[in-house]
Amino acid sequence: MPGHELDETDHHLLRLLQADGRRTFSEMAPEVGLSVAAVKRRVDRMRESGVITGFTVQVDHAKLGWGIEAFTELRYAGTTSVKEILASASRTPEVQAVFTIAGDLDALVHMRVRDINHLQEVIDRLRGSGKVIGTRTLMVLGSWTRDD
Amino acid sequence: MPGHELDETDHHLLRLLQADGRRTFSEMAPEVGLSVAAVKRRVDRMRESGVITGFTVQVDHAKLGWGIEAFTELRYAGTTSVKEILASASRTPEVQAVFTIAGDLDALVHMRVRDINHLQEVIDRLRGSGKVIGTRTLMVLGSWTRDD
DNA sequence: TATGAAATGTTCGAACT
DNA sequence: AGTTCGAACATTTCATA
Repeated sequence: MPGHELDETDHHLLRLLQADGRRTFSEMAPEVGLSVAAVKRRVDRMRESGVITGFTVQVDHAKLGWGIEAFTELRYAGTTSVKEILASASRTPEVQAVFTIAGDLDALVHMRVRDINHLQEVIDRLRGSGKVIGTRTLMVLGSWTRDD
Repeated sequence: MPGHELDETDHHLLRLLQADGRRTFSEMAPEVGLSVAAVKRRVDRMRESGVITGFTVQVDHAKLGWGIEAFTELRYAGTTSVKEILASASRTPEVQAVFTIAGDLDALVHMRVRDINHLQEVIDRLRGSGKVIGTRTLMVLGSWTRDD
């Protein structure tokens, strides 16, 4: 149920909000060639239809002392349900995101830790908790994210 | 150069903004027990010190027709520099993020595509462009992200 | 260095056209 | 989709500790 198709103006508004999520309606209105009220109605509509799921602040985690980022691939025992996988991984506070995966492995976990010792400890915790039968960790040296 | 250490109030403000990046200063002020002006000054300071790198809108990409998410591990020829890796991967519009990795592989690429054919096409494009000597793709079936 | 209060200008939000 | 207008908000200034 797509509700409404988005037109080019909606996409323009999304781009503006992706670059600065606190941009005001008054600021965006002239950029898209509409009145303030029309901009607000479009953003409200995208919120209601679920296209916009929220707004958030972007943080430099390294400056908060979480300098190391890693991905760990997890293999689970054959009897483990997706629900269990998500539950056990999300219980670990260092885990930022969990992706369940098609194919020979079962989950890819994105985590942030303070240092190498901490990384070791979290991996051990993941291996110990539940039905994990194998892991492979990729330590992130650098990253680039599309500036939407 | 950390500039300033963050106190518990700053962390509280970050949590509030992570949950809703458009929350107003007037709304946050009573929650952290400060005046509106003090809250604004703290947020401004975290922006200036680089702890806060920006604000953005969160979008449901599936509703925009980019229903498939995948991670592709890339191996590059030994002579390839990190700069080249980031450049070639970021040139592909479907790529959302590139992580350079320690160890036997060289990069992990996060991508969003419309469908399986599109995924195949993007992988071929990555393999063709530059010095990629091997890939392994993990298709995402489901995901969970910490609701900071 | 950090704060609160007050003054000013801006933006929002809900009418209605 | 635009316009209007009272309320809410942001931002600057000033005084204080």
